[in-house]
Amino acid sequence: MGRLADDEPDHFTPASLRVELVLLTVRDGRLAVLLVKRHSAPFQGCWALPGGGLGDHEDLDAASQRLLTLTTGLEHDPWHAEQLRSYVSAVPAQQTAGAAGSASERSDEQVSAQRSVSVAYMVFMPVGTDPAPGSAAEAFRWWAVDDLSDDGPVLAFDHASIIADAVDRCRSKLEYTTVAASFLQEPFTLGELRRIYENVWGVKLHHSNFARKLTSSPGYLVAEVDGSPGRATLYRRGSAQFVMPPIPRPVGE
Amino acid sequence: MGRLADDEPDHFTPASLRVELVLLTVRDGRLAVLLVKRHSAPFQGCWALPGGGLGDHEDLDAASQRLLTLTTGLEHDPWHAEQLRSYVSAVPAQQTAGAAGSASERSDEQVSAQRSVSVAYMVFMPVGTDPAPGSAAEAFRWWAVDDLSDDGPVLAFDHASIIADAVDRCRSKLEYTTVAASFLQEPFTLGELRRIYENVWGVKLHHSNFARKLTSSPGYLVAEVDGSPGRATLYRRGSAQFVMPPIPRPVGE
DNA sequence: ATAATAGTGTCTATGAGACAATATATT
DNA sequence: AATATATTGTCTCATAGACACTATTAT
Repeated sequence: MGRLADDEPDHFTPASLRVELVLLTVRDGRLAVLLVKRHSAPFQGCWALPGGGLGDHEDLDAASQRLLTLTTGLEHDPWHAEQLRSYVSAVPAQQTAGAAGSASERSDEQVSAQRSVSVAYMVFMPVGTDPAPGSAAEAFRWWAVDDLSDDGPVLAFDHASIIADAVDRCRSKLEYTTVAASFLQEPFTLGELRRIYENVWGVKLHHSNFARKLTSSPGYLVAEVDGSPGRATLYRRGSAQFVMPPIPRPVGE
Repeated sequence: MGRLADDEPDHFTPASLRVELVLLTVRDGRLAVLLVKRHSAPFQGCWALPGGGLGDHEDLDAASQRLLTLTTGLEHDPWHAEQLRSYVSAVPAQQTAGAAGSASERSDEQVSAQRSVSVAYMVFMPVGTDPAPGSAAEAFRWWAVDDLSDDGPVLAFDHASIIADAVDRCRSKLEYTTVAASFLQEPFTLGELRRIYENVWGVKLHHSNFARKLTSSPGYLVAEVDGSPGRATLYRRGSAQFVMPPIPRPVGE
């Protein structure tokens, strides 16, 4: 006990290391997350976040990008991806022991002692960009995040709390960063951008005040072709990463 | 390639799993972080964050609390602790191979193939709470975070970037949460709390406007004994976790 | 024609920032 | 007495929020 943590020889706790992707988009006017239906144990038939293990010489960011391409079939270029946080999920022993998964070289007791560390990444996908599953038989689906709370699909592992954390982070980030534009393909109009805020936050915003706020935020938007009253101006993203001062987020919801 | 990540049997990437603590406090009017001088390879003689491996049946939060007590010799009760993010640091092969550490049951090539996953936790310690090292020979020191950028100590692993992330997060959190009070022991005065903001942000705040803002923020502060003009009122923390609207942070620095 | 949307302008209420005045404790 | 600090009050300015008006496009 008197020994300090750092004095100890490096403690090689065995762990399986995975990256889980929380792909968010706006679909049918609602914030939505991409889920995959599992067809093997554990949690067979439940919905789960797409993810996978780390490659042998891969860091976390590289793995998240590889898995993103693997899942969506698309390059991630203009999208926003960031690490959310890590989760240690104890895989239920009976579930793991009964796994129908193939080539596991570990005995059951070793597997049950195994812990799983998932590093979650949050990725914003532009509206209308649908994933192209590599395996046609796979069941992909966008789920509105509001439908996950009650009477929704049964989620695997602790993915429900991962999604909740991602949604919280997403809604917060819209206030003080320019990531909302990551949900749109360029060029876009102020109305389209406003609907992103409205749908993600679940509020209604005044179009005139919104336009005044965003067009006066330095570096957020770059006008492409100028619009006279009645014609929507097209914008591309500017170089600013943050909005100062933040976009006020209505509290009443 | 056509296979989806989730189709794969669970990919047990071997990894050493550690928790690193970023203990922050305000000391001599500056934001400071607790570092430990390493006395064994790798990075012998460098300064590192206190940390340690996960116990066999421990989750991340439990490990961070255990290591906090182990490091500081104090219970963590009123303090603020939160997960920062995870880092995959490839331990340099030659450094690892030459490690003077004891009881490693792995061969050198196995060790060099080992990757290290560190989950960083950020903890706020009250002003004046000094850690009680368990081993007297150990070199603990508070370092002002501003002294780490240039001409500072040599930091082990990627701890410099972990600390930078924690400092950014800490400064941001002061804007929209009530965690600044975690740096103080109760009860405290508005002046003490203002100095926390000033020291962490490196700015000067107007005392009158600061008092008006914080005392009008619902649930942030609970007055203990009322003070007439000239006598400082003593406060304890209220139940509010967030400050709405956020405390404006001067930009000029 | 009607509705929906985009841009512009105006008014008001709120709150941040700056400053002054007073009261108390400390040296 | 002089200094530092805490509370209260006032003034100004920026801006969010609400609303009106006009122009254009879609149905």
